[in-house]
Amino acid sequence: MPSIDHTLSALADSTRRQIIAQLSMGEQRVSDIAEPHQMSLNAVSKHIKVLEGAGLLIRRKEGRTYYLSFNPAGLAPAAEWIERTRAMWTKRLDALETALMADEADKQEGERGG
Amino acid sequence: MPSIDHTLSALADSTRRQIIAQLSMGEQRVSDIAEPHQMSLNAVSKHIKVLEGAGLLIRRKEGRTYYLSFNPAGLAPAAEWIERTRAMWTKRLDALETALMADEADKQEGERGG
DNA sequence: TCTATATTCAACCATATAGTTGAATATTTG
DNA sequence: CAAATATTCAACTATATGGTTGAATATAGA
Repeated sequence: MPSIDHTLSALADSTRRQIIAQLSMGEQRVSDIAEPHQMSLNAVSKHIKVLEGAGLLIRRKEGRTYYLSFNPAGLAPAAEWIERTRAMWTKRLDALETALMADEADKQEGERGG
Repeated sequence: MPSIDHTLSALADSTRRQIIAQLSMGEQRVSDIAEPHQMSLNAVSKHIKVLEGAGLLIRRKEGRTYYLSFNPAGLAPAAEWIERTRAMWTKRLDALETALMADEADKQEGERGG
């Protein structure tokens, strides 16, 4: 199971994000994926391996050609971390707001009280 | 404005994600952040700069001490990319399902037609 | 079987990253 | 003003990363 470190560092490269975008239209061969990129086939092959290692791509072999497809489940670790972090923060902000409102109420109470 | 490359590579490090978690309780000084980590203050200071450069942390100076706080808005680029990619995929799967249902309908039609 | 195709593997190079230590800067305190 | 504190800056090292080229492997086709 790939770690969140793997997932996020795999995504932290624009070539690799482009590759994922390319695969939105369906599976492609290594050389099809490489074609629009301004780098060697080998370089793209390495990027593919990184994505695969992160669980973001699935590889299928047919004869001498490899077909790659995107594995949306691979995004889960990253998506979950981000959502968890956002949620944590939302909670904090809510608590802060509650506290502020309580302060405000106290203040009003105080003002009313003299 | 920090790029998605910055955001994702900043998050792709467990020390930095821990720092963000530490800040969920509120702002902290550089040395407070560094304390639980098994590395030099300088190393942590560098990680903080990376997070700051990615727009994930906000720095406030008070006298000789710097207070860091988490900036949840900094997660947006990463969160958006992931959501966009997931959405794209969902759309593709929906289209596929629709196509399969159409095929199924055609087949039934064919069978009925003899 | 010989040749072409699709791809990986291996070695290498340049640059980036994560860590170190030591010195410099800014501010507070005695 | 001198000393302590909080932090950054600078220089260095080791390792990781992204790229290259050339050779190896596996399969398809003449």
